[in-house]
Amino acid sequence: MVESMGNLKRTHMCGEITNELVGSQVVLNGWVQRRRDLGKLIFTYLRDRSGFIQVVFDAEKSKDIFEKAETIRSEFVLAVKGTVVKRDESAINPNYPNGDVEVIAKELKILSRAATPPIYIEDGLDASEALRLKYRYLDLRRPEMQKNLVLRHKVTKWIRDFLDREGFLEIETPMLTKSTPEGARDYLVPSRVHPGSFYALPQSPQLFKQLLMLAGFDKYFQIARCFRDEDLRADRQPEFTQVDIEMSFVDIDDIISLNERLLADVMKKALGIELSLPLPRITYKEAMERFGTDKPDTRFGLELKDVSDIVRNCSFRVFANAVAEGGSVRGINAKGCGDKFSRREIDGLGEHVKTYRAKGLAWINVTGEGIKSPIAKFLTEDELNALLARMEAEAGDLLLFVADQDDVVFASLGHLRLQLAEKLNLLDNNVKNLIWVTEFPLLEYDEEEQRYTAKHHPFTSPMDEDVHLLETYPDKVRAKAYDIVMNGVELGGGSIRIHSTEMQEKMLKVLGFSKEQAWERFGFLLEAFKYGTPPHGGIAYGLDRLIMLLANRDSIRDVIAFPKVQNASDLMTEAPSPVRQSQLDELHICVKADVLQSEEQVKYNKEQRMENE
RNA sequence: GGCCCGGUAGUUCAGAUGGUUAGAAUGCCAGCCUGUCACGCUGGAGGUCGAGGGUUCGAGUCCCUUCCGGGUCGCCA
Repeated sequence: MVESMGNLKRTHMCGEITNELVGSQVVLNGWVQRRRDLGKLIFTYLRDRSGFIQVVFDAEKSKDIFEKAETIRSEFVLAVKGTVVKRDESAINPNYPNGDVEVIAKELKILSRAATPPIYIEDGLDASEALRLKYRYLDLRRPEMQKNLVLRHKVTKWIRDFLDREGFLEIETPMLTKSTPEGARDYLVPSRVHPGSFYALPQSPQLFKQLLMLAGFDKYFQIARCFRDEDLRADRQPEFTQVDIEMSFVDIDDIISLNERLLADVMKKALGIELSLPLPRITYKEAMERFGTDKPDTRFGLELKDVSDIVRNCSFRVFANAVAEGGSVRGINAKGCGDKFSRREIDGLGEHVKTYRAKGLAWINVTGEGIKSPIAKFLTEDELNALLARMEAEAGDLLLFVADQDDVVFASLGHLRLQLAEKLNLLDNNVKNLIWVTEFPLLEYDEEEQRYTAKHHPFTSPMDEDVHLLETYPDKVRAKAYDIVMNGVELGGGSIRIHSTEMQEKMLKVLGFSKEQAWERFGFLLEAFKYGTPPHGGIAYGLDRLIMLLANRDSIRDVIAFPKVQNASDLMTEAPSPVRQSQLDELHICVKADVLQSEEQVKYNKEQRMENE
């Protein structure tokens, strides 16, 4: 029998029941964590988002309530009125902050019964993620998930408060917007009133925030949902949240310093960590050369060393050829691993770098008794000694080398470095290292499209001293762009924007747009630039990633209430799903014949027919 | 699109070499139990072995196809 709440409105949250309330009467509303039935005495923990409290039903004190209590099961929703009492010394549960008190029930209403849940509602759960996501509303009852979402709320609020104090305005921009040819694949929304035309969901509010600068809103921010139709990862969802910030009349240092204060504020409040400002900065070039990546994890060493000059003439062809062909040979000194790693483990590392297109991993094991290495026989004594010196090798070290084009060398050694750190247990999640990466290349060459594309986005300003190279050596041009990186995760990135029509047109030309194409795509921006544009720039954070790091999780799914799985579907709602033919007709959309025969569509059609009958 | 790992009671998993009735723990149900807190004790129910096809006298196990989940490369301005 399910009862109505009546007058049993809660006076306290479960976690609020402490020592100080001993003797008082309270009313609690919550879920049954577990029932322990001792015959004439029933114990249960009642749970709400504040925590737990033990509730006791005693057959001797009230038979009616006890009989009702015998029917309760896990996850029933109860209203309980009772008295807070101190527990006997021997009955204290040290695992709960309020394990020294309990509530003796005087009234009980079963507000809702519950089927046996498919997953346990408890921390440290090892149920499959598929199941957790299908029953996300149960998964979210778990205290650790509640904690993550509470943290998310708080961090978002701290950011809002900080930016408000700094004079920023939060302004919303459209979700139905224009598809842009550059960047990620768009999610499209068909227009009913414009047959054959589509809106795009925003990949970011980029152009709108720039236009807000034009409009004179000096300091803007938005906690903005963004959409990118690309494959998912542990740290990538098709819809995600950006903290989007833009300012006028600023240069790089103004933006960096504001954001350092913002980060310091959040880190202090969330983790009690005092950041020492200013944060370190590293150029893109240096990051690549030292860490093999533009998002370096600076919690540990194992930095890359360039040995190309030493081996360029050596008789190991792989090394010599790589240098001759314009690439490089670089290595990592895995300190102390010479003794530690088996041949099999080293081979495993070799397999790992092949993921990143490296053809192999050369190694030198510097043992106490001398050098062990398949490549030593190709090296002269001088070459070998120079290598050992460059790598700062000592007995017991393992030197690992990759020879190839620079991008392959960096990618493979950069990932190898992380792999080693993990194997050697060098990653301390209590340490949060922040670093700015600056002077990104403005452009990169896209082999597939046979043209330059913007590394950041097409509205990023080149560095003043490099502007003259824009048309002659586009790949040499550095941008006024910067990323903020925490523990090897790209937290956010931004740039100073182009603010003149001429420079913007020039940029679009370098990207391969004709003047007509440029105006067709970005005309509203180019037009706007004509009417008085302040210099401006900004930044956007991946809020999900920030929360993930602050919560010490490995996946942003753990800090998003209702995330999607790898194929971008939602296991709970089963979105996306086929729609009625009438809806498609309204939108002037035809679905391809082979798709209409897909399993999903056939199943949907069958359901529709059954509904109609 | 590629590569790797996984899919067996509600759940988490074990099931060499193909071989009788597919096991364990936990959860669930019932009975007993007044200080439990991962309560305890006794008993019970619970399986299209992800799906389809093939090989075989015989398939959870071998082969093929496919679906689902995770990681990752490409992709993600």
